[in-house]
Amino acid sequence: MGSAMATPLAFEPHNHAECVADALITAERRCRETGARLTPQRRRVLEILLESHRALGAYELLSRLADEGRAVQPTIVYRALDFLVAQGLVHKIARLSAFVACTRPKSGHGPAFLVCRACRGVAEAELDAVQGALDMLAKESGFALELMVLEAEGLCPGCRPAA
Amino acid sequence: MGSAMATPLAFEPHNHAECVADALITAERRCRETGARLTPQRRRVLEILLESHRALGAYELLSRLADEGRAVQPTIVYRALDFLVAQGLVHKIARLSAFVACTRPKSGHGPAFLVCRACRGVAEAELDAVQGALDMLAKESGFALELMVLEAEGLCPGCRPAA
DNA sequence: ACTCCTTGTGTGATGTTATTACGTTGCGAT
DNA sequence: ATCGCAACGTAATAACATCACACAAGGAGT
Repeated sequence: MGSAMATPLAFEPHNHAECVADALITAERRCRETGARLTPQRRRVLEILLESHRALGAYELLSRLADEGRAVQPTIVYRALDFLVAQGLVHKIARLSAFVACTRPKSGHGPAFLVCRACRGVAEAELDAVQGALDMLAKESGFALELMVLEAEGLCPGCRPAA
Repeated sequence: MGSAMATPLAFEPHNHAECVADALITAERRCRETGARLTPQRRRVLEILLESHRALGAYELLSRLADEGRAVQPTIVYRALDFLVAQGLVHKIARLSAFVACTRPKSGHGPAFLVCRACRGVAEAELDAVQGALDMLAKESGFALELMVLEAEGLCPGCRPAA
């Protein structure tokens, strides 16, 4: 018992173009279903996050958009990110003040992130064990649990040699 | 199995003066043991955090110090906080960009925080189940785990009625 | 077609959190 | 005594985030 799991993926090499395309299609479908509007700007922000496959700061996104000749105000990026986070398509990694595209935009569980402190790569997993234990803890203490995130820091397989 | 535990405490009423005093004594002892220097400034920052028993921003600490006629530069507060965090006497709650005194400055486990979004009160617990599951996950994916934090958000028993 | 309403955008200013750079002080060890 | 190191003091600035307000696009009801 007590266990992690569900394909850790993420740090492993994979067909990235395909993984990005899949994620976009899924995102579009999800938005269509819920009536949310995945506008070009929002879509582009999501795309950039998917392509880079690591946590990006809002101003990093900003400058990429600027490179493409798009608008240049922080507000715009933050609004797109707010939307994407609300849809569950993007997560904020608070430790880094940065954002990462969700790699499993389905489940409602609290996600767990393995964040590489060197390259800012992020692997997303779910720890089912956590949710249960936390629910119990919250219940015992009378806390109304609304949201949980686990953030772990360390070195990913790629950055390990360097260190 | 699989479980939370270890006295959730924290949101419960308690003898606060005593709990602060105890924590300070423990902190002093720990520093003496490890050779770390708990200077007056560092000690004062820790005290303020202990007294308030909730997460405080660096600039909040700053202004309290200023009220007491102490120095007023961010750097100073951040340096004290860095030290305290390094000693494990204080934790940073990344979601809030704020800091809270550790209520169980012993164990090496990754802590779990229940953060009230209304009052910023923080209850600290340990989820042994989490550590194990995460270790396993990290091992499977080749990630060198250095640090983990679980942050949950919701309403504490005190703030629940208001909502 | 027109108005109304809601949602998304554009833009500037501002607020909040955190770090850098550089100099000084205090104190123990040689 | 002087060297070296950790802590402290100070100013400037960087990085992250929000606010306030105006405008545009598109759908719903008349």
